[in-house]
Amino acid sequence: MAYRETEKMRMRKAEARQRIVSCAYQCVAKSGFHSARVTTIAAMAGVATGTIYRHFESKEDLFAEIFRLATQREVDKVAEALSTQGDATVRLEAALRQFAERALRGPVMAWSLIAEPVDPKVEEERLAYRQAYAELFEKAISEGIEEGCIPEQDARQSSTCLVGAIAESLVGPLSPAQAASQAEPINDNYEPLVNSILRFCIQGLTGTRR
Amino acid sequence: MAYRETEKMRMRKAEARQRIVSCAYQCVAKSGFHSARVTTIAAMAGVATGTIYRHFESKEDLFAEIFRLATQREVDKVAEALSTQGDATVRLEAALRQFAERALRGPVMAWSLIAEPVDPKVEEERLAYRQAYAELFEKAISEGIEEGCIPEQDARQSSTCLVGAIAESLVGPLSPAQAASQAEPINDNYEPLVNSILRFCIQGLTGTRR
DNA sequence: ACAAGAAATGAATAATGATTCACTGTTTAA
DNA sequence: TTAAACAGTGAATCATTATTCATTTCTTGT
Repeated sequence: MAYRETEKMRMRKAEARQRIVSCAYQCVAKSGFHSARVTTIAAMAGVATGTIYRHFESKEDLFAEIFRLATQREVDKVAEALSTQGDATVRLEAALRQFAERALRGPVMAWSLIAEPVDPKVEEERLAYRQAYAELFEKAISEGIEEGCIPEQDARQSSTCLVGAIAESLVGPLSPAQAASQAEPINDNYEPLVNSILRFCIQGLTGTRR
Repeated sequence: MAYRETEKMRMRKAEARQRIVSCAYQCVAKSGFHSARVTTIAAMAGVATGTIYRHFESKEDLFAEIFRLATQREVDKVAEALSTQGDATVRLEAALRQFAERALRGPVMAWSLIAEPVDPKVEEERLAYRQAYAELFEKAISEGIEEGCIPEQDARQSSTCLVGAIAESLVGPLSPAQAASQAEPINDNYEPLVNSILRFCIQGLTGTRR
């Protein structure tokens, strides 16, 4: 035997893989899973099309990894916001703000994660993603119920409403504007919009006027 | 000239067109725009593939018409519910119930109308659809604000949250279950689910515990 | 420098599905 | 009954992309 995989090679391969992942991520963030082409990703990453298939079984597998990555970031941020000081309502508000602001800053990716139709393997990841959120919010809502700052309710169902209200608030604006406003970050000042959404969400949860 | 379109022919053509529309509608209702095949629709309608193109410029045009049709039904129902007796909150609740129940009864079509990615011409119809809802709910919310039963707020934004909360509550359950629960009507008893969603929505609007 | 093994390449292939169009069948008015 | 005009047909075409694989290029240990 004359060839043995060496550290240097392992590194180089890892770098290529990383570059592929990063470019795929950018493509998805720019226009969603559906329009992300394997060929384009390869070109961006400076490798041949076939090389993608040395690192990933299939497009689906690559995308599943992208989904997982993107998801992890989002869920972590929300979990972080939920684990700060304050009563459940305050923590939930912080978490929802985090969720909404991040979604508004990257609406295409947010839409891809929440609602874009994707292949089965990616859909599986989405199930995990939904459950991660559902569990996080559910836990916080349940804590709020125990603390007494949130009235009795189906925590899982409320969590779904929260995600939906926020998602629709950004998917709606996204759809028609697409070509026109996609180039720019749409709007610098999300504050009023986010406040408006949050007021609705928190009222929906607590039934207390804000 | 030896041939002139006669009433009989006009009728026959209209029937064929109607059959195409109806079959296309069924296909979309069963699995969304994306998986509705021109060939399948033609077969269902008992005509050749090419015949579809004698009645519609393109698949996109056919689908735009389907979207418009489906949309009209939904918007009409909501408008009807909004024009009954009672104060704004009561009317809104009736309308939201109508919206939610219909969506739950036909979740695939609901998802197609609300969030499925579609071609530009269909997307245009969606814009009109969104605006129709936005205007209906907005008007009712504004009336509620004048009546004093709903506090001051951005009516358009709230309307978006309403639609989102309901949509997500049915899209979520839809996604993973797909194959498994699509055969049956999922569940006969929507009452508790709908009540739960509505509580959240009305609280979100009014900030008053239900 | 060499040969064995691996990695990279990208043009060719395969699969899918909308759309076309040359042809066949029908309807109409004279 | 005939021919002009139209309607219907569906196999063939075109377009789009993921995926493959024979070939080339690079790495490594001797």
